[in-house]
Amino acid sequence: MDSNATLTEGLRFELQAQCPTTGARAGLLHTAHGVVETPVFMPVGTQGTVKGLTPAQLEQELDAKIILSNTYHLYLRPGHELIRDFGGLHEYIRWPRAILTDSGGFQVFSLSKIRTVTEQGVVFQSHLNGDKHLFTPESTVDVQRALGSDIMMVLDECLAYPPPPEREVRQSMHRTIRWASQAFRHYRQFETSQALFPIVQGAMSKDLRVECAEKLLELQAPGYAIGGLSVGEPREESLAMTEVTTPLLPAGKPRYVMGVGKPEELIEYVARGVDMMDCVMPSRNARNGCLFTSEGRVIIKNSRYRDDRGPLDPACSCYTCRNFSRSYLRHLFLAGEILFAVLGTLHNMRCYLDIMRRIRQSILLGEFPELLRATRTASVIGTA
RNA sequence: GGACAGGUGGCGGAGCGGUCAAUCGCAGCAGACUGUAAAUCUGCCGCCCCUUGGGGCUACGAAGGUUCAAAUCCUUCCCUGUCCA
Repeated sequence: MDSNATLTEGLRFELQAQCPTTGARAGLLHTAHGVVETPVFMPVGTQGTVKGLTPAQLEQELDAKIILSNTYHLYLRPGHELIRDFGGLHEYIRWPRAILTDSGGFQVFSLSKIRTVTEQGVVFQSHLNGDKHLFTPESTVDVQRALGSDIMMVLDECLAYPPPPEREVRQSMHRTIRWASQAFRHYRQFETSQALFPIVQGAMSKDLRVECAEKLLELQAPGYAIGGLSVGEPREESLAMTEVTTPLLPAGKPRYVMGVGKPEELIEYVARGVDMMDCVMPSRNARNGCLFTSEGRVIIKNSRYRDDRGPLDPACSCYTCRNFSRSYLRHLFLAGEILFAVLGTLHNMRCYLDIMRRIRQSILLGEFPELLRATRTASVIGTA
């Protein structure tokens, strides 16, 4: 059991099973805040909350083992030092399980109109009040150390799609690599149980992805992420970039594809050797009235649900599906009631987590290829 | 009975001679959302056709009138609100 385990800076990844015909694997990620069963989907709680859900719901109703938070947002508000003074993010937001913090690298991309990338780092104008802030590879580690997340991410540059000319992609990728080395050099000075993951970039170029991954291997990181995907590219591209990268990453370390995906896509990443994923889709879409079910997407505002007495998803056993009609959910959404966000998010998140649980079970039982095949068939037929 | 103010598309409410099938908001209908500046955003929203772009019809309380042209100006009528008797 321990033969596959790797102890790195407080994070230990235990490989439990591997699919013989695909890259899929099941494992246990031991963190300072509990064990995370992989492959795992991590709910996104950017501002120290998964929008619409209480920690109790996340823990008891959904049994999420790890959530995401965001360095940039928490740094700006309420401030990482304040959170540190409250005993760290886990204590501040009262979430006893594991937390992964994104570095703000994604904000380099999504807030591109109010930032400037330099070799030193990124100068951001606060989206809240326009104040200028400098993020460096070192400072984002420091902020994340103050937050006390279990897994920290290095500052990276996430390029838009379609990507700029190859020369610029290469330049950006090398900057991401340099930033990662700087972040690790800084990080290794401290004794900490917090892990730090570098991020493979390289836009939609297989060669650059390979080059980036190989360079980052030198860091001997406790885990590796693949970033810069799901920025608007066709799905085959995202999967191709993943496929070319995961075989290069250490088998004994967790692999995390950042920001994916749709319900039917999750298994595709797992099939390519991915252990961790996160996406705003289940939570954001829920708030916007798009609910994922075993029968495809339900856009709850559609008039066809006005008289629908049935549950949102007959195949789901979440609180929402156990108790409420589609008609009532539609009413709540149209009325702009807060409860809709709660019930919708609860369901969508349950949908995602159940998908991951089924995937994990199938790997452990050696039935992953069958599940993969069935999922592909269903998503071709279904509307999902 | 008198004096004002009004009557515009499902509702509210702009427009006050042509560029008006008519700004805008709401409601309605549909779509999007992928490391969250998102409880957000987009499209459609009189009727009928070809369906890119257009073409036709009916419409701004009612009926007349002025004008090349009227939701917009004039006359009468109907209705609503406020105030005075």
